[in-house]
Amino acid sequence: MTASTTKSGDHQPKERLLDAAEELFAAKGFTEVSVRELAAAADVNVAAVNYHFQGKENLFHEVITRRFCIQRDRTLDGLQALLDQTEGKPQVDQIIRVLVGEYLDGALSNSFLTMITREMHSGKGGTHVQFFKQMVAPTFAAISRALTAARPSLTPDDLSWIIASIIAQIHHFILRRIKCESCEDVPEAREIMLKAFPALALDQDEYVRLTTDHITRFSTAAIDGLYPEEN
Amino acid sequence: MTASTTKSGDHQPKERLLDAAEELFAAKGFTEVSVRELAAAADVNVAAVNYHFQGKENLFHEVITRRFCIQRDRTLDGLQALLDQTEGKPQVDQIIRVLVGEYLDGALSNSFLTMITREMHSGKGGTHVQFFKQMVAPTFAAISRALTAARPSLTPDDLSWIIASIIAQIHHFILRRIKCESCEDVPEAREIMLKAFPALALDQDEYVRLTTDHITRFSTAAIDGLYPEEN
DNA sequence: ACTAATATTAAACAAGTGTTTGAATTGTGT
DNA sequence: ACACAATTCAAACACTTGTTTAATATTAGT
Repeated sequence: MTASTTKSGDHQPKERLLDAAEELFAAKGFTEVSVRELAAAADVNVAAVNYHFQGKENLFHEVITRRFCIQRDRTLDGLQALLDQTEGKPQVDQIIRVLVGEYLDGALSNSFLTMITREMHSGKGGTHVQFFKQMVAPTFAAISRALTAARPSLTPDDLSWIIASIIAQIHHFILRRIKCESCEDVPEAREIMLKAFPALALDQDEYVRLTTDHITRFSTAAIDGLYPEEN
Repeated sequence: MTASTTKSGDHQPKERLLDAAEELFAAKGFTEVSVRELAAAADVNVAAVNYHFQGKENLFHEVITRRFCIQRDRTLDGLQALLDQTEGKPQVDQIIRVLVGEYLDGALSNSFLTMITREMHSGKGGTHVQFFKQMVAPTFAAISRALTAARPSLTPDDLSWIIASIIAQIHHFILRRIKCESCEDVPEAREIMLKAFPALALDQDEYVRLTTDHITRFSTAAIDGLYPEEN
């Protein structure tokens, strides 16, 4: 979506604002970022925010929507690719691995999950609806389809609980990582975190690898234990 | 008139402020609540916040610390009671059940978890350190001890991953519930949530019961599958 | 009952907020 | 070259923020 009217290597003010906004909103949250701060980071005038977008709120809205779609497509594409490779008969652990891998990697590179979780618990309902319609609904449906293909005996109710537990872990391990990074300059807190969870000391690639392995093995074992294969 | 100057039965201004602050901070977050709003809710003068506490920040600090300790003690006491009942040999599923039950019930009654997760991802490091020292460290140690008593073969590394997955689910199912409640007036979003997770339609007691059951069975099955008992 | 410490109040403070304005600048089509 | 629209800009706007002030009211000690 960035190729509308770009002419040279550098971005135009509108896109510079979008990029700066994404970074700042993710780092500090909506209310903690002032319009003047945004303008300074993007090297534009304060009035640019209200000229190109129609207010701070709308800018945030566009930022978050953009990330929503990118992340959703990663997950959907990954699941579709798995279904193609396995000719419609994927294994449970393969599904979970795709899910966890795509999400972990995408969410840790740009900290959009921080933005979502933060803004999720703030009064506005407008963002909620869009988030659920564009993100939750299609992703949940795709995961359900894939898991049903792997374990036809799973009821819709079973699926809702299983998927919730998997998503829970993905989110938690992402937020742990981000939290730990934000505590780099608070050694006292960081020390306690590392003691309770040593994997946080690893670099990001290694962390993604180990975490993907763990969630996959943990969740697959749970599903195998609770809903054993029938053959 | 009658309730404004009562000192015996009703609370004094300082405590009224603490109570109002806890509710408002949990509902809207630190920056979203103004000092005037706090004062109005507690029916005191604006200056009371700076007189009794030394600024808005300190008030928040006292509010959050109070809840931290209450919740931590619930978990520690519950685990200790289980160890006493089982003469130091608890079952894995018993441990998880205590953990999940105490946390779910406590966190859903007063939405302190919303407060924590929200403020966790905001710049300040001061709250972090206290949170980790008073909450994370002792709770993690207690869970580790209990699980080690149940499965002596678990390594510290195993424990860190297992506990993380359990805590992840607890937090997630709490936040789902709170998120859903906050969407009561946005039927479009609520409908999608219920479709992906029908249990959210239940009343709180039932939700706590079913969720406790699920997390316990899911996690116990995972542990049994990954780290089978040796006897 | 008088005093001194404590508590509460309305009003003002300085600083920051998002947004708007109207002039100046740039770009574009003819 | 000119004209016309789109964009950028410094300045100001109206408003809210957390905090402080100085005066008033309340309480407790002797």
